[in-house]
Amino acid sequence: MRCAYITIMDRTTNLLGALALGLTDRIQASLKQVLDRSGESAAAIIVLGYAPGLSVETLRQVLERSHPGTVRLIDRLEQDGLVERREARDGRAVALHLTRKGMKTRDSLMTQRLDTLEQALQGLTGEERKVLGKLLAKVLTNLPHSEMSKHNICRLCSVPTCEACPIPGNAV
Amino acid sequence: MRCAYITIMDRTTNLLGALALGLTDRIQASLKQVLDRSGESAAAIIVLGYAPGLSVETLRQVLERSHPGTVRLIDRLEQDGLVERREARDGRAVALHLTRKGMKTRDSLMTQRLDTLEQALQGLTGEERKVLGKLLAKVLTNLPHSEMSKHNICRLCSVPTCEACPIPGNAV
DNA sequence: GTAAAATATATGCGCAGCGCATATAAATGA
DNA sequence: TCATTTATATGCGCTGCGCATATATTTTAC
Repeated sequence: MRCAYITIMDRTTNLLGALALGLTDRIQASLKQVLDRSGESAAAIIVLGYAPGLSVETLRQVLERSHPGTVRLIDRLEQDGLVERREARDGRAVALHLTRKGMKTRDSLMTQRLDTLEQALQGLTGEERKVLGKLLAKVLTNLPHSEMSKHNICRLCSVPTCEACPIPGNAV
Repeated sequence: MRCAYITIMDRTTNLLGALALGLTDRIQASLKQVLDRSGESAAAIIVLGYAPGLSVETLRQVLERSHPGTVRLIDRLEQDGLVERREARDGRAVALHLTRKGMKTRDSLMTQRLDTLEQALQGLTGEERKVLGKLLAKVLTNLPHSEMSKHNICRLCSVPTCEACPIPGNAV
């Protein structure tokens, strides 16, 4: 691929990057108010809410982290009383479940994230939001390449507010 | 602010968050290919390119980091031969400058970021990009609250591709 | 049916990076 | 001139990560 830095005259490209960065910063900060842990801790809790009984290995693939990193992440969440390790059918594996406290935390994380995003969209009219939504969906379609990376993108998503996920073949 | 998690029926909110996360991940990964350092190292280099002679303190404010964190960040970039500490008018302060190698690295970082963003926008027509650009600009306008947070949002920006920065009163 | 290979989890270790508290040097102001 | 403020740097401990490796269980090959 050629050097975009020179050839692109379109400022939409840069605006998209600036907005993505600004929003991610704001979301991370708001999630940290609920859960003072690494960024992926929140993602782990949200994913586990969608898929109770998940194994460490599968969670690792969704979060795109190393195995030790994922084990230690679960260690921390277990210490915080948010996640439990239970027996799985496969004797080698572990079934991860949110505790009641974990579920409450998850609700707060979801709310915080959506509040932050909602605040950013405050200035748009209903019609503008509709148009933006369609364009965002179209861009999102092209992002993921592997099956697991689809889940990775959606690791903080709120399914109730995004019923028709635009990412092809994604069920979360 | 009330709980958005329940009241929002609009999936645009969630889509925006998913896209922001996905893009930020991809940009971070592409920057890491150029500079195998913490995420803010790239930002420091890009900011220093726009403002040669910046002090550690001002850079700290732009990056929104602690003072020791910023000092150590500069230590690392200096060790890598990307940044130099020079004397400043104010005898207490330090004037930060990119080395020649630092400038080259900066070009690569810019290119990588824009290439990644460009790839995401691949599926859109020219007309769609125009519409998206206008909507993104409108959303961006509402994001920053302080003077410094304007610079923070633009810490990875490419000025050549974003001549009319939509963030009010921003000059970078 | 048993031994080898593959799979899932856990741990030892060292490193990157961060922030708090503190120290030092220079400029400012009373 | 001396106290206060400002800019930078450092000691220290913590979080969090990945590589290499160890252990337990399941699957596969013969």
